[in-house]
Amino acid sequence: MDSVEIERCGFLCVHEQTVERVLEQMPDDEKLYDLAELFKVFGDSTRVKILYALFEAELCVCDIAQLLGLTQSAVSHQLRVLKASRLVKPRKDGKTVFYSLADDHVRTLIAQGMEHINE
Amino acid sequence: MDSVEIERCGFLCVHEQTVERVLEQMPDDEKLYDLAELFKVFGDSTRVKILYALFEAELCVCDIAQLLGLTQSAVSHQLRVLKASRLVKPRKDGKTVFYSLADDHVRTLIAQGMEHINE
DNA sequence: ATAACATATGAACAATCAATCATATGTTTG
DNA sequence: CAAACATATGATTGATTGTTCATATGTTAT
Repeated sequence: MDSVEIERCGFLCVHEQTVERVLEQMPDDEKLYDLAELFKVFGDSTRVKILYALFEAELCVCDIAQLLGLTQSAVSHQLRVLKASRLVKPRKDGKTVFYSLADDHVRTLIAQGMEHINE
Repeated sequence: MDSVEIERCGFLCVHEQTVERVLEQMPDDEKLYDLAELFKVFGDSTRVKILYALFEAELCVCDIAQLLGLTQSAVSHQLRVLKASRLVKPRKDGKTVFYSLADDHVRTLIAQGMEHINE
């Protein structure tokens, strides 16, 4: 009796060895979750616009708000998200807070994304 | 009378010239929207996992489903999204459909993202 | 042709999230 | 100190979205 071989859908078509091999090389679930969370931050046009604006210059919240035609509150909320992901960093000067890109990964990532779009 | 100078919040703090300069160099709204849409696709852990799995090998829907412990339906829905963004491409072989990465931007983007995570 | 199978698709529901409004915090100036 | 101002935050709401379930499409083999 080889009823073991006869299994239900979801296992018949599976390429066992390949799946095995891939499984070994997959990063931890936590890492992959964090990675998705990072990309999620880029996945909003308001935040992308803010980041793109900061490509050119350090800007205060108020500047960004006018630049993009948004509420000060909306911008502040989004900057909070960007800051939490270490994509932008604040510099306080009196009342105003200037934001700039945290590092060059931001530029590289966005540039790479643009390349894909422009194909 | 120079009441023109005295304006409400949202304009007083604005650094005019900088804002001007940045505005000139900003890509079209449409481009920025598309860019955000692209990143949105990466912004889900299921899709990131699928992409990562395809780093190693071409896989059929069924393989991916078992690999990630997901429903065939869920995987199929997500592959549809990935295909629409030209991140994966299908190859049909009889009943089964094998998916693979569409190009190298995917690898580069994910690698870049991982770099940011691992700092 | 019919059964078994791999994938795709449509509708529905729960969860997530960005903008808004109101308000709080903290800084400068008179 | 009080008023003006720049930014931050909390609650709410409308919209978006990933999964599930049921079913449809299309392929292979008997």
